[in-house]
Amino acid sequence: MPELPEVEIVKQSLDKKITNKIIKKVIIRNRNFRIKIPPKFEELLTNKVIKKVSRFSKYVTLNFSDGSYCLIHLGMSGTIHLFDRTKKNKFTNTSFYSSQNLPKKHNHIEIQFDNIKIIYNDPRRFGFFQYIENQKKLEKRLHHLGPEPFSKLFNLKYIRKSFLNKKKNIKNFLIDQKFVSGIGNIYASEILFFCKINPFQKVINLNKDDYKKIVFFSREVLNKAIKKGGSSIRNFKNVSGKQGNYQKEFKVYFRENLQCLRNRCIGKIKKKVITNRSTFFCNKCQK
DNA sequence: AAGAGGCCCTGATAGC
DNA sequence: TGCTATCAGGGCCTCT
Repeated sequence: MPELPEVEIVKQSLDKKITNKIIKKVIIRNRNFRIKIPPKFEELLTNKVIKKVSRFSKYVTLNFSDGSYCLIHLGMSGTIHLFDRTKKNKFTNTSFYSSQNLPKKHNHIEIQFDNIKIIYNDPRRFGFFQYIENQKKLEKRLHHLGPEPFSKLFNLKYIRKSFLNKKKNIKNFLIDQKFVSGIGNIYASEILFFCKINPFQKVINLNKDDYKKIVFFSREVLNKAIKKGGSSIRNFKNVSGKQGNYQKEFKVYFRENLQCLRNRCIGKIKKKVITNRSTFFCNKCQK
């Protein structure tokens, strides 16, 4: 579900609410995630103080004051709900495609503070919570990830080197977290639209001008999405709480058979599957 | 050894 | 108030 912008919104709202708070109690109702939650997890987290909440790529970390971490990934369907007793028992929704109310099922993880608790809901359980002892281990854990689009490491030289002698198409490159981290299936299509690059284009055929556009629009699209509060798709109905607005800006995603939105372009948006993932693009202006 | 494909899991929706 | 198939914003593992 969530790509970098959505995870950033979750991180921001969490950081605002739980920084400096002490974990009083942890409740695990289901331990079977992508990574199994070990029995000692609750004990390890209890009494920890949140120094701050951070994010790298699509991962959130609760940074504890003793130098340890809780690494969080939302997978495809994970949402975090924040319950604040000081605010007249109202839920503050830090998630993206659920209603303001807590879902009835799949509330697997609950972390309680004084007056505040967070509940992790994840129907498909592709996400995970993982305790990490120290910074060194965290770095090792995330070592396989490439730079974020915002990083100065994500530059023309890096792209040229990465594309050298590669036979993959550009769409698969953009969603490959080893190459650049944080871009998922939706934003990959959106970014390539702005670049006017066909998602099937083999990277070997791209030139320096294309590299520049890839860097520029990767940053631009993700930044805009963050500014708009991320994208909320699915469960459009009965969403009354906070939800993102970037889905209204989509140029190609979910727009199969509709008119291309580029000025004076007469193309239609096509949907094609690339390695099992839907990909959207204009058949005229993306070459 | 890069790259394609299967798989983890549940829920929503489309089509019959 | 049916079934059944397909698809979903991710990432890891296996096979070739």
